Amino acid sequence: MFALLDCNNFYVSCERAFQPQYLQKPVCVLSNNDGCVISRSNEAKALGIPMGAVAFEYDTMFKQNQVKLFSANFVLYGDLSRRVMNKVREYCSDVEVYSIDEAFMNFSSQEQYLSIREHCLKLRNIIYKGIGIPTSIGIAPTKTLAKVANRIAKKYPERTQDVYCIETQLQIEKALKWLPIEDVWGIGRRLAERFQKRGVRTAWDFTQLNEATVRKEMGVVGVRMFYELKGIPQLGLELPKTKQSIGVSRTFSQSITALSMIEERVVTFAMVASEKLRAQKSCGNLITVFIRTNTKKTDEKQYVNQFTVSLALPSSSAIEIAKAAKYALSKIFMDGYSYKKAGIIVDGIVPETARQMNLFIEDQHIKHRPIMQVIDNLNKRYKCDKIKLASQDLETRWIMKRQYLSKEFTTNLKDLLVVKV
DNA sequence: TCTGGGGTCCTAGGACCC
DNA sequence: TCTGGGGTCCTAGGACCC
Repeated sequence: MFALLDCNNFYVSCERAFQPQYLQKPVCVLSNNDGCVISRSNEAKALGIPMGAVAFEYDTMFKQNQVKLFSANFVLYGDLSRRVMNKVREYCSDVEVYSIDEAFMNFSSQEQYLSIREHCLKLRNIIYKGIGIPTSIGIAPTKTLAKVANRIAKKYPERTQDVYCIETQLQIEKALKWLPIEDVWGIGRRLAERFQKRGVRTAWDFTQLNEATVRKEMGVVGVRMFYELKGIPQLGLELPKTKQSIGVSRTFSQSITALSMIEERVVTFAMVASEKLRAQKSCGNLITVFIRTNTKKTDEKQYVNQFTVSLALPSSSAIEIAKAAKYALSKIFMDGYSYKKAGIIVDGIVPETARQMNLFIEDQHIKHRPIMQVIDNLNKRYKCDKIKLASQDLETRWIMKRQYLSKEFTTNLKDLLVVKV
């Protein structure tokens, strides 16, 4: 049996864990630049605030309903996620951390010895008591059905005590008939639309199609889903892998027109991307830079483009990657546009120890490695970007709009809460 | 004034190999 | 009239996830 643990309204729950006065109140967490809503409490959902709601459009609505807003505090969320996952590992030896707020567990080696549901109830309660994060757990014979069970637990918290188990064929059938096709894990907007047009309205309808039809519509991914929903496992737990692509991008709070300004941003993104590469001991050789105007402003001139530079040798040198990024940018930058977003993506990632060498090309990665080590050590020690490339902005004028930021309650000594007796 | 960020997998088609 | 057969690798784009 598989189980899926999912933290309820995770970012909101992280904020509430330290500011419990907002329990039972409408709360939203906003994206970078306080742009849009990325997490909502149940009370906020009940007010009709949709996921991705554009914050400024809801100004009055937030005020009228006393919705408490928070700016995204990913340092806090990352740390609480780590604590939750550690607790999960205490209760199951076979765990896949699927996202910041979700983990799959595989109980196949333990199931004859314990009641999985009882076990998961204990886990759920200890996480709530010890970390302050409410979670829901779904249990089923396949990962896809565990997702379904989890949804049922979330929808009916009282009846399920936040933990629901799908076991028998009858339970599978009931659950699938209950689940709209668009809520199946792996069915997005496009596929849902296509299936609905053909009268496939629930997950059950989908499982009643024949395999060939499913293969034609969705390829092998669909066939896997087909059997997973019928209770025949196609997916196992996945081992943590090093990333195969690393991206860093930002939307600017104000549009940029000058090449020099965008160049500074792109170099900074290159710096961050190279740090991530080095952190997982990888190198990459394909450096893509993209830029775009504000595609939401239909009355303005639009321009979207990207360019990829292929390095002779895979590298994690910030200097080399930044240089490639600057070149890529120069190939696509056009005067006369207002740019709203830019980013860099590094692909062609290989382990540092498995780089293909070349006899006749100077190896910048090796040449720069000692400098990169010093940079990484200093930035780690001082927990910020003390060392920058000269083409980066040395004045840190790029301050994100984070009007409602909470403290780093668990990762910064000066933010520790003081408990009065 | 104001609209997030970071990933994965699969497939089709082109370029190339013998 | 008619033009082989069997592969690999790479890339762009589409779909999805959180």
